[in-house]
Amino acid sequence: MLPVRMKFVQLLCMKPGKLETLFQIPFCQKQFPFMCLATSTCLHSKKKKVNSYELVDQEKYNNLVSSVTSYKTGAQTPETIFEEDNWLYGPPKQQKRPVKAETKAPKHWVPLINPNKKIPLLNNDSNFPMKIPLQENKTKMPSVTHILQQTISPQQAIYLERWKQKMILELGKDGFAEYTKNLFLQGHLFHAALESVFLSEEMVTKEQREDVTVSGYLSSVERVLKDISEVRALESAVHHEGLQYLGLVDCVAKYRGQLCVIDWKTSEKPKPSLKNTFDNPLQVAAYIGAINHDANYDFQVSCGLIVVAYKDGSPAHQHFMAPELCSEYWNKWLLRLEEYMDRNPPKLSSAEIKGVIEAFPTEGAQVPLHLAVTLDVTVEHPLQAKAFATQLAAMHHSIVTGAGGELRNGRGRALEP
DNA sequence: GGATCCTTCTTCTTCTTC
Repeated sequence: MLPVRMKFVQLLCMKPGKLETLFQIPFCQKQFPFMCLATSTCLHSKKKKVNSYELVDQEKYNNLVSSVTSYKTGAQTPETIFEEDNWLYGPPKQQKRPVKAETKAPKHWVPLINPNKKIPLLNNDSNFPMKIPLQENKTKMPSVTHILQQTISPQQAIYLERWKQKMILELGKDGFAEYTKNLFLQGHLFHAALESVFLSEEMVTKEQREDVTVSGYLSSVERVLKDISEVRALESAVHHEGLQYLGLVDCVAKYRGQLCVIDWKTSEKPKPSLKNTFDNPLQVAAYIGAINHDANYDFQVSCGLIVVAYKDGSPAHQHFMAPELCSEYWNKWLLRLEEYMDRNPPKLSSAEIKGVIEAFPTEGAQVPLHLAVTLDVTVEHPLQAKAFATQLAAMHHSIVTGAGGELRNGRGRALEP
């Protein structure tokens, strides 16, 4: 109670103009002992309507202060305090919610679904899933997992490091290395077993069946497998032609009738919600975008599925990602990719310089390359494209992730999709 | 034959009061 009164007095000091109003309203009559009123009548002289702070009788004012602060009767109730506060500070303002960190938008947005991809009317009905080896992508492009690892949030990095140090304390350095090696091995074996399941009618090889761990994971996904059909790709390399990244997709198949990029995961801990899978949804979205922009695949995918399998055979958690959710994660992926590209701008090879020269032959020419964009390089005339390219190469500047660019008025810029 | 690549996993939140 006392602090409220103190504040009240403070306010009186700060806003002398309020004194007038204070003693006119009925509430204070209820609240303050007679002595206060007496004092107030002195202060509140109609002749001196100016009522500036200097005019306050300091001695009497001190009395007011002491009378107020020593006011100890139990007359205050929560209601009167509320009333008082309300008068002093005005009606309570709605507590402003902390503004959510603005959802960042990627600088150069590229759609997840490729509007230019022609899907053959007659679907290639070979029942054999595609498996494109990695080596076909000769150019040096960063991979999805590498980009995600390099752009992990500081918070996540701290948790991971803390966990790692704890494990090393428990197991020792060698023990920890053995532990991670084992985890990776389990993942590999599980993937291999799944591939056998999808490729051959007969379930799995003898060794795989006999492997206790793998059989646990397999029985964990047994029910999911019943919902999988029309496997279109297995452990197949994908690369995004515009955005210049690559990856190895686990599986593309229909899950309950919808074509999905499927990521099979093994986990020690249960992961009942999609949020428990950390960056996995971004990985899936990145693969979907890559498939849709990879000429090797004559189909497009708009859904994703993350299956988390458990060693003890308990039912796997399946997280289906509908198209809207995939788009959401696609945007998050684009941001991570941009962050990575900003930190590791690709250097131009001589072949790429040649590509730039060829791509900028005339004014307004389209540049169907990943090498477009915020080029702070100016050329006087299109014929100077060569000089421009050389300068560009020298700077190996802001190569963008956009779908393309153009040269207009001697300046390269990104094309809005 | 060796080297390299991609991937395989690992993390997770607070506070008060009744």
